[in-house]
Amino acid sequence: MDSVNVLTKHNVKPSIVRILVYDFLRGTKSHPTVDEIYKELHPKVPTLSKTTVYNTVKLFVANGLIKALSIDGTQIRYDADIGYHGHFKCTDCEKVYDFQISADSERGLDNFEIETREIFYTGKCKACL
Amino acid sequence: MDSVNVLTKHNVKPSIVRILVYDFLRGTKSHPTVDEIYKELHPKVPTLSKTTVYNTVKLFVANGLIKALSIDGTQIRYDADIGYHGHFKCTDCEKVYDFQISADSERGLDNFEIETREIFYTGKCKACL
DNA sequence: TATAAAAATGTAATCATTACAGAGTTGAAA
DNA sequence: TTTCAACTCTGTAATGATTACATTTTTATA
Repeated sequence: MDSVNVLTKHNVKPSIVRILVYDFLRGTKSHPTVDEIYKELHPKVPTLSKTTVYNTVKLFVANGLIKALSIDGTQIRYDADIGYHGHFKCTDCEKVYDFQISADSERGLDNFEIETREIFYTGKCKACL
Repeated sequence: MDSVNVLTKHNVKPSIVRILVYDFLRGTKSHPTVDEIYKELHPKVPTLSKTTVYNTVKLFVANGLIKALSIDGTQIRYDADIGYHGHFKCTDCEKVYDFQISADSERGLDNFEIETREIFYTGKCKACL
């Protein structure tokens, strides 16, 4: 399904900037920050403002198009893959890997309503070992 | 075991500030930020500097005394409970709950060396529902 | 075309964190 | 006990991500 349809289905009016941001997020596995999104798109859209990128990703998250990840503390990253999966960050090469994890049983959350789940590991990746 | 011993065992010289910071972290389940630790201890230690709190928690993390949590993005919280457990943050009351979770199988991390695991959920807690 | 709503922009402010240089403290050797 | 180096602590200033907000531009439609 093309991005215009995805945006529309999620009640987001498909402006050109929004399409480009969503296309970029969809096409990368790098979980970019706002700054990285801005740096990528700015050459193509010279009038782009970083504030617009902030507004856009916030709107996307609110409408369930993407997920916000607090992968390592002070920076927020964005991921167009909204399925249940974990993130592993190598402490050597800093690369972030996706991985699959089976839905575990939680104890202590009876009658809680879970909305989002984030799984974040750190360590050394195969390439760095 | 008292805090002096814990610090010593982890190769951290037990200065009075370090003891107080570790005592506080141990005695709370609120996963405080640096600012909250500072606000708590400043009345007792009027010369305390926030930089010292930053240095202290960084040292504790490096030496495995506590864990750093990136619970919701732009702030780092600290937890003296270094056992494997998850955190749930209620989007209504903002309270953070600990919960137990069984470490199930991960696919895609073969031959990776996992050092830290963070599990973070959001949603509505029982009290707010 | 006229007009209102929505989208995008840019500057300034905020706030957590870090850098850094200097001051204070400690402990052990002389 | 004095000296000295290492360690600890402090405070200011810088950095960098994020937000607030007012303004401008674009879009859709009457």
